[in-house]
Amino acid sequence: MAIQEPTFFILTALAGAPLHGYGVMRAVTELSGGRITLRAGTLYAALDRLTADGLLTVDREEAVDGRLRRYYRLTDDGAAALAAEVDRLRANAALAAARLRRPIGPGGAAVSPA
Amino acid sequence: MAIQEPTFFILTALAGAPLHGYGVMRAVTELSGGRITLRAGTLYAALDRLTADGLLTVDREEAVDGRLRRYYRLTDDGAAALAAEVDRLRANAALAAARLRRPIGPGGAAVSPA
DNA sequence: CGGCATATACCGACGGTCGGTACGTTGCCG
DNA sequence: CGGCAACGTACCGACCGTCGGTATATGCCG
Repeated sequence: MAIQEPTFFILTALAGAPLHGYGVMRAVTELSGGRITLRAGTLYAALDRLTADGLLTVDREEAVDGRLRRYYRLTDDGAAALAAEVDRLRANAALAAARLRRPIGPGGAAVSPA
Repeated sequence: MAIQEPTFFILTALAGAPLHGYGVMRAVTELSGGRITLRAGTLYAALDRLTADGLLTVDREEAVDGRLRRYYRLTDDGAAALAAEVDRLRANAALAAARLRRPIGPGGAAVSPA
């Protein structure tokens, strides 16, 4: 299935620069205009999953006063996946917009069932 | 959570004209260029759910040789929801595209964690 | 010292999709 | 004429990503 919005925003946040988990969380909140607030459970589960999928990789780890900061970075595969997702979003948006504007639009065959 | 792709395509298919379940299934396959094939389980569950949510309504029912055809139609709420979804897709696509093009792009504050 | 921000991590619950199956009719092909 | 695909609706268990909450630890501020 196509990636979902929280995952999409995580990739988008990391497309700017490597960030650690908590930084991703704040970046996503900011990028989405406050619309999306990543839960800790969603965040770290997604980070692990995307890393396992090869879309992310651990850039480096910093220790600041006993607090670990694990920085994640987008891999080439991750950047490609995000670019593909952008294309998909645009195509879907254009498709729906056309159909909203002009009922029984292109793809007429799809509209005459029998 | 934002609606997912299968649900999005069901709304898009119905934005053109009222269709019955099976017609929606074929329209979605066609609209997506064969990329998405709705499962029967997904289709009818989504149809019921969207109807319960007020985004769809039953337009009419036809009986063709003992085969029932239940036509669904987009409500005003459904059309509005789809239009909102289009805006969201476009905004997200633009956001990610900008960040892919120009690392450490706008929203700099989100990028300097500490 | 209590509470909040930082920071990572695990957990059960929930909901949408997947994959399969069921059941009935019609039409094509072997 | 027998089987198989297409049509058409409907239900089921399984899976997976997200949600919401909790745990743990440190530093800063009131």
